Amino acid sequence: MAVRLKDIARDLGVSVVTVSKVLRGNADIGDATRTRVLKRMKELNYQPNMMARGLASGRTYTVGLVVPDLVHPFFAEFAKSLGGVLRANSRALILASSEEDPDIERQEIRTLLNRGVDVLIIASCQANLRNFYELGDDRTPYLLFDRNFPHLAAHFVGSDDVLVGEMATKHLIDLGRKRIAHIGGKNSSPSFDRLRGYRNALADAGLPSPDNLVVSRDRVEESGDAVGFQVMQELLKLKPRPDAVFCYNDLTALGAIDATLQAGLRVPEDIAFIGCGNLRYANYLRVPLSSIDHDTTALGQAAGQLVMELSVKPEQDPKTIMIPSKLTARESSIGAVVAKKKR
Amino acid sequence: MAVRLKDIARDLGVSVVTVSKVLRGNADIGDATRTRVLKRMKELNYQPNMMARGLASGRTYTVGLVVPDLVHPFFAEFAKSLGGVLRANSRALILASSEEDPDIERQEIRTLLNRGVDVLIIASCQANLRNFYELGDDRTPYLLFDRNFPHLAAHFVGSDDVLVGEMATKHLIDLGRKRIAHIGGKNSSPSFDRLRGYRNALADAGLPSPDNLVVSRDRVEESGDAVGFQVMQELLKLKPRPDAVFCYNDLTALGAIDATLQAGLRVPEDIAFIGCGNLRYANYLRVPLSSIDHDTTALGQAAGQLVMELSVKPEQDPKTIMIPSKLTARESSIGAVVAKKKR
DNA sequence: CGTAATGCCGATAGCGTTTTCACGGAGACA
DNA sequence: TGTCTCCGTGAAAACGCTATCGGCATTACG
Repeated sequence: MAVRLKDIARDLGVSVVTVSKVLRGNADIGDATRTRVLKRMKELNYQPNMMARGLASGRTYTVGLVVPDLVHPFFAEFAKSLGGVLRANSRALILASSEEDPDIERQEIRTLLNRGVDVLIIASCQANLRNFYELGDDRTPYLLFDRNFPHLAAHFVGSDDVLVGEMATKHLIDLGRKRIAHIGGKNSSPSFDRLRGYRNALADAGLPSPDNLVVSRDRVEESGDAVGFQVMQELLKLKPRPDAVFCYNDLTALGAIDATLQAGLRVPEDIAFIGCGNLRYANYLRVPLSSIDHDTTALGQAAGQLVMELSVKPEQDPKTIMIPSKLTARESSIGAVVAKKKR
Repeated sequence: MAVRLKDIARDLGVSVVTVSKVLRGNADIGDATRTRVLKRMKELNYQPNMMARGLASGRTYTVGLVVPDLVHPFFAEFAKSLGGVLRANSRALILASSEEDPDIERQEIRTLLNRGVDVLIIASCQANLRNFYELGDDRTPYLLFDRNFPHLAAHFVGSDDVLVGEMATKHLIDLGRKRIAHIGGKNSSPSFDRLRGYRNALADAGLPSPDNLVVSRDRVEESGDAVGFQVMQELLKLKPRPDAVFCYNDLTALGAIDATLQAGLRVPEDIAFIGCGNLRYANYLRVPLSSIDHDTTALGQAAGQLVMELSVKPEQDPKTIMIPSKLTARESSIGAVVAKKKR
């Protein structure tokens, strides 16, 4: 098989322990031996067997990430950014997808723990935190991402979704809209928080927020376009109908806009839209979409940072890191003329 | 820490070996003991330590996947589909991204091998296969995906890209286009093959294919829109200009269409476009995009299948699995009127 | 000169599994 | 009754590495 510490030790007439120490940069090895060992390692292109190391030391230099959906650009970008930080720190990333299914999520968390990851990052799709406590079996530190459990004292990296809701809604208010609807998600902290931000902003502006202008739906991440389309058809039946909609995410907005256009209405003249996520293709859409950008790259970096801290010092007081989001206005809210001028 | 075989053995007054055998379904354990052991395992919720198992047995029930870019929908979808198959077979997936950098790719492959993956799946960004041979160090079976090295006898799962090129080009020909351009990629087998397909189709139809209608560019996966935009501006200067373009992928097509519209031309009346990949948002674009769909889900399943075979029987004659692609025509080639009728 | 401190290295004992092989008892068969 | 199988079980030795501690030189110091 591959070359082992034993081989190097034999070649050089030293003990395995010595070689192991050199490998890990342990201080108490003489310079002469150290260089000899390093030289031989290079020659043989020695690669440590991570399983043996993990078994012996309890540390695997591995980080686990569980997301609800790999295909979702938000999670994919996060994973990419995180992966970059980890690679720079020579950690490997094991990725698992829960497919928005709480059972699969639990299974995947188990698997990752059995594989001895040093730290676990989870964007959980559990509806409540009860199912979460089984994590306590283990001493593996973990870190929540994007979706928080308010009453669970855990590390968290994500966006300030209340603020997101406020920003988006305020944007529509500033454009002079009066009847602003919200198509939201369900059972996740971002859903709650964005809705709360939406209500805050309306209250601040002294605008009414009748209940029928708020619709919360499931499966808004995977098939948001279908959801958005359907919900929007309902909203269009209202008299008077809304003149603006804050959508939970971009996919939902796409569907909603589609429904609006098919109904013969104009965007944004009749109804303005804003989404969340700042889809890569936002500029190429039929109606370029205004959106809130979460700065996913920064999220990934912050998470990577925290992971490194946790892998050195696992027991720490829970930290909450919020990355500021940014609004990008495009035609779907400010119209073609203004949007052109902005470029 | 967690519960170990030893704990179960002690509780039941049997040996560790016996428990281990039950765990793995080994035949030579009596029914009485077997059920006792299984019962106790359930009670304690025993979870095997994968590192110990890996070290002892050499098998880790882990599969490594190296892709050039996690954010690319094609690779993300593939990973998702593959992950599903692996989960069903209780294998874990370790994902690594090479960021389209051959050096990072090599590093990631090393890392995965050190971690003892049972099988390795690689969509390589190496320009040639020379750098590939270091894999030979190890006895780990591997499997190429999407990007092939024609002269390397390796397992491969992907699309028939010559056929893809032919299909796309033939579609444009069938629409009556005469001057068909190609914006292609570089240094990857899909690039070569799609270009070859393009040439085949033109030759079959007796159409000319002057060299200046073919432009191949780098970085077409990550920043294809910028590339497409720029290349299209060049193509538009030609006299006579092309009346159709087959683009390497959807992102490139987006940029190219943008350039065309900005030049005041109509799509598809003046110039028709077709891409590859069948972007999820294709329907919501300014001009809904005709595209070739690679059936990524099927690709992932096929790869998963093959992986399972390889992990049982590592030494096999190289297999090549091609998943058929399908053309989806939308407005960018057939125009709004026809597209509407189709729905 | 004696003692303590320091620098360098290795022996030993795991880590939690699997693998291999040996062993004892029970039943079959002659 | 003796021998041969078969069945169920366990002892011991890996797998490749790390943690801990102890020991031998050498140097520093009073």
